[in-house]
Order: sequence, then C-alpha cells, then structure tokens
Amino acid sequence: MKSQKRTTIYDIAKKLNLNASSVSRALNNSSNVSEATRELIFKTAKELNYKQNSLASNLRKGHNQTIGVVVPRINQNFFANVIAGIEEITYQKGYNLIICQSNESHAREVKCINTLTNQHVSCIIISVSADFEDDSHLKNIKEQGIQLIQFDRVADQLDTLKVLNDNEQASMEAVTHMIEQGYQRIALLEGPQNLNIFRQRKAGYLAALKKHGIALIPELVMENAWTKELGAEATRKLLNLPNPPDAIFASTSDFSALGVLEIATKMGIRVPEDLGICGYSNEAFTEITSPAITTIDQHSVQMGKTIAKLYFDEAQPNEGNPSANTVNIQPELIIRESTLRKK
Amino acid sequence: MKSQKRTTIYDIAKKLNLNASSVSRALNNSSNVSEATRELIFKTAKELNYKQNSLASNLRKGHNQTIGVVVPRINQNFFANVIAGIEEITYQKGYNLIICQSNESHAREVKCINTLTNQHVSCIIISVSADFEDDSHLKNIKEQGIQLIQFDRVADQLDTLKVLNDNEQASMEAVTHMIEQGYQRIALLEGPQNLNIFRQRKAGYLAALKKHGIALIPELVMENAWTKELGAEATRKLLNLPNPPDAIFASTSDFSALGVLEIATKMGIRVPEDLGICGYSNEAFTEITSPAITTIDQHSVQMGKTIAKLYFDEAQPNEGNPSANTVNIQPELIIRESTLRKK
DNA sequence: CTGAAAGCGCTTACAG
DNA sequence: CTGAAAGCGCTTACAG
Repeated sequence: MKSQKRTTIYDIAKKLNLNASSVSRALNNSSNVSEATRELIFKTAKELNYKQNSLASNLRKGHNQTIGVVVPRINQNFFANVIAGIEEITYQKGYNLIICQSNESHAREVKCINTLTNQHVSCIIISVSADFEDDSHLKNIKEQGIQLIQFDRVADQLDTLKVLNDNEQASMEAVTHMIEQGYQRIALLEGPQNLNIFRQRKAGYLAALKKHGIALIPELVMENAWTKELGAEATRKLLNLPNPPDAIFASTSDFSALGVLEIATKMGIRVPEDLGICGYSNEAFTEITSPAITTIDQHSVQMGKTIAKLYFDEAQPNEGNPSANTVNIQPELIIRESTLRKK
Repeated sequence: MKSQKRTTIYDIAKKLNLNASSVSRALNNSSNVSEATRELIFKTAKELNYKQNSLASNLRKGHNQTIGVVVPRINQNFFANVIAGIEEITYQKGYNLIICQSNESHAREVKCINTLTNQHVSCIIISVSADFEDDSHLKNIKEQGIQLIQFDRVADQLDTLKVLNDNEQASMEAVTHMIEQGYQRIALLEGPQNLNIFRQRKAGYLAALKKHGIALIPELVMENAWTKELGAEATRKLLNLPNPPDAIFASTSDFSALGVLEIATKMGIRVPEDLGICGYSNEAFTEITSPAITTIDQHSVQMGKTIAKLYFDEAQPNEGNPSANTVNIQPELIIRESTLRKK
C-alpha cells in the first residue's frame, strides 16, 4: 500500500534540458515538435520507465475516460455477459470500466452511485436492484454532466437512454407457442412487480391468453417465485390444486424453471406430455437438463455492446418508438423438448 | 459526452466567505473546524449539490483508491465469482475496481496492464491469458509502486503474492477417489501445459497413480482437451481404443466433462458403471446432469475475498510454505453419481 | 479555529 | 518549434 516516486514529464524534461510542455506535446503526438526532439523524448521516456499519470491528465483535460457500471450481481450469467459486451467496446475506445455490485440492495446502490459521481465518470450504466422503489438517486446524475444509461431493470419514469429486452413480446411468443402446443391451463411464475421486467413478462402472458380467448385463472398466477427454491415451492402448490395446470411459464428465470422440472420429476409427472415448462434467460444448463428446457435468449453480450455503442453515438435509439430514447433488443424464443408436445 | 461546470469547494467557500481550505477540512471531517462552520459547510454543499472530485483529491494525496483486475473473461463462472468476491471487500474499503478482460490474448493483456499502470492504480490483480508465454509485462509493476497479486493462472517465476487453488492436491484426491471406486484405467484430459494450473492438475493425476502403484498409460493422456467440443473429441478417440479407459478425469473443466458424458451417452456406455467421469470447477450444471457429475469446487468467491484481504493486510500468506508469498485455497472434491460405482 | 500558499502531474493557450 | 505561465480541484504543512 506504499507508493513510490515515479518519473514525471519534468524528469524527462530536466534530463534533456527541455521544458515540460515540449515533453507533453511530444508524448501526446502533437504536431508542434521536431522529429529529433520527439525521438529523444520517447527514448528517454522509455529509459526512465515513464508512465503517464491519467489522474493528472484527466483532471487537467476536465474529463475522465471512465464509465461506471452498477449491477445487482456480477456473478450472474446475464449481468456478466452484459458487462463483457460493454467492456469489449469501451476497451476499443480506450475507456475504463468501474464495476460495482449493489447486491440487490437499494441502499448499497445509492452508495455505488455516489462513488461513481465522485469519480466524475463520464457515464453511468445501471440495472437497478430488486428492492427498487425510488429513483431519486438517479435524478441529478445528468445535471452533473454524467450520461446515464439504464438497461434491463429500469426506472420507467426517468427520462434516460434505456436498453431493454422486449420482455412483453418475448413472453407473448413463449405463451403463444405453448398454447399452440395444446396446453390449456398455463400457470405463471411471476417476479417482484416493482421491477419493470417482471411486469412486462406478466403483460406478455396476459396478452397471449387474451389473444387466444383463454380466460385468466387467478389461482394459476404465483407471486414472487424467482429462485429455484421458490419456483419449486410454487410448483408443488400448483400441482396439488384440484385442477392443476398443464404448463408452467417460469417467467422469472431458468432457475425457477429448473425448480419446476425437479418437482415434476419427483412427483412422477411427465414433461412435456403432462406438463409443459418454459424458462427465461437461456442459461447454459437449460440445454442439458432432461428434457432440455424451452427458454428465452436475451442476447446479453450484444445488449452490452449496444449499451456502449449508444454512449459513443454509434448506435441510435429506436426511431418511431413511443419512447424514442429506448433501444429494444429482440430476445429469441429457444424451443426445446420441455414444451414440445406435438412432434 | 459533454461535461458541465460542477460545484467545487471554491464555490462553497465563496458563498460562505470562507477559505477553500476550511471547506476541505470540514468535508473531510478534520478536527480543526468549529461545529458551526462545519454545519454551514455541509448544508451549503448539499444545496449546491457538491460532489468531491476524486481525481483531484487522489492526485493531491498521491494515491488512488483503485484496484485493477485483469482476467481472461469476465463472463466465465469462475472469474465472475472471483471478481464478485474481490468487489465485496474492496467496496467495504471504499476502493474502486477497474475491470479488464484479456480475452485470452497475451497482446491484449499487455495493453490492459499499461492502461492500469497509467491509471496509477494501487494494485493489479491478474490471472493470465491462455497463450501465456512471457512475464515481462508484469516485471516492473512493483517498481512503479503498484502491488501485484496473481491468482489461479500465474507466472510461476515471478516473485509476487499469489492466491492459488491447490490444484495438485485436489486432482490427487479426485483420482484417488476414482481408484478407490475400483477404476483401473483412468484417462486424463489435460489443458495447455504452459499454464501452471494444468501442469499441477496433471501432476496430481500422476501422483495418485504412483501412490497406488498404477503405471501411467501414455495413450490415455489427451492433450488440449479443454472445451466441451475438444473433450468430446478426445473421448471418442479414447473410447475407440482397443483397450479403452474405464474412467476419465476431465481436469480442464466441467465443460469438457460434459463433452465426455454426452459422447458416452451417445455410445451407450453406462456412467458410472462402465465409465467414471470427474470434472473440474463445480459449474452449476454438474449437479443436474444425469448422472450428476463429480467435480472440484474452487471456492471462487472466497478466493476473491482472500485476494482482496491480502491486499489490505487482513490475510497473510501461508507460513512455513515453500513459497511464503502464496495463499493456497483448499478446493473441495464434490462426489456425485458419475464416479460412484460402489454403493 | 481560519487563512494564504504551495503543489500533486499534467495540458494548453499565449508569446516569441 | 520551444518556453513560461496558468490552472484543473483538491489537500496540507505553516502561520497566526
């Protein structure tokens, strides 16, 4: 934790009997330096193992080539992939990424935002925590000259750039697919309704039912079933109903879908014959369960790239969209055995 | 990408007819400020929406509460978990994390290191890329006053703090377990031998054979089988040998173990009766394949925490260890059906 | 307890 | 093409 004297442009200047400004110009490849001195300066810089101090440089230039990212968890497939996508682009641009995890806690999210605004990052990219209630911590970010981009889980009311999956469309497709496979009583495992994504997925479910003239059966909608354990618990209740469902749309995640599959298997219920199952996110394991689970791919790496490109003005928000500051990433329904009743 | 005028301590000072130094002292909770002015300053700071400029503060203080992390890929379970663990600790300490991914490319890794040294981070945490050959880019980091901590995949020769899994011990346990289950011809899928971790895993395999007086059969050792596809390919070759193995230790990853399982299933070979399989890493899916796969848990989140604690002097390198700058994280053999031949 | 000044390491108009 | 000076926004000895 100790620090040490490092060579500065003054050290180079002194050694060459030059002024620091010339050294700076040379190292920044400004035009106003003679070839001879430029070479000398580079040579000496190398000799003295000079490294620019970005802190000083950024302070002077009045900007900070750094972007902050706040996610609920780094080690969750979806977020890890989005971050990887963002990094891919920002790296090319010479920008750095500061990563914070809110651990699904709003209080901690507020602190993360504070750290990042203190750092004077040029952009904050955020997906809000599960206990999201209030967007006031995001409100004066822009006034500080910091760009704000929300993705996936967003504060709807806030007028910022947003990159979203079309959750409603994807859910509608998934449920429609199940209806077309002949499932009649499709249950929904829903997530916390304070999060836009879970509201949208529910909306897609309702829209699909409506479109096909199927009445909603309230007892088939299970609240807060967004982990494997909660998914399993909800499933047990559902399958013990006098009139149980013949399919379950685990709109919260593939993990809850896995909970569904495990309970069904345990109870000797055949999938997909007696029970159809659809998850959400296309986690790696959905491909290798037996049967393999139908799910929705969110194109998360691409999503990350789009977010970063948006910042660098290399992607544009949707034109003609009701909310013109939004980019919709089209998710993809991945049909597998767990919903394929008709061969 | 535009920036805007932000309030500084001078704005606060001017408004209160104070000197900037008093404002700075107050905001930093230094003792030498009267309660009255302190309160005034905090109130005004809030009114003017003041945010400290960490760039200036760090430049002046001569340090940077930032730690850089370089990993091959962010969106790989093991690394995502290690990063999550690191972040957990650094967050508590008020440090920021700058994340870079080398994408398994040495050239890009060198660039990442340069960015981080320019940033004057106080510590660099790295796991080297797959095409690691040369550690010269890591050599003069310390001389710049930057702490260097290597983990998992490390440059052996370099005298730095290291946090490692005891790959050799874990592999030896795994192979020993297979031998005790009655497997006689145990094949090894090995990874690139320029990486320490794969050399160690192989060493563990060899040690276990030796300990039990089993001769090494060279044709059962398959090089470079470190993806699902390569694992599958190697398995096909192995199982088509005149004298095929009765077990396969996929020391490279659970993904290659999955490749093994898929080929075995396809060829109608029973696991674990005719073929034992052991993977490495305890990926989530190993629990839900059928049969579930025996594997090794690397305690990756804990590993991340240990790395960060090491930096903050809250963890100590092993005493009495041949290399006293190393912390060994004890991995854990997770025994599941895929190797349980004796019930 | 408060102020005035110097300096962290750079960049950038302004002269010449 | 090169130099001298000012300033980015802070912090911190040094006075008083």
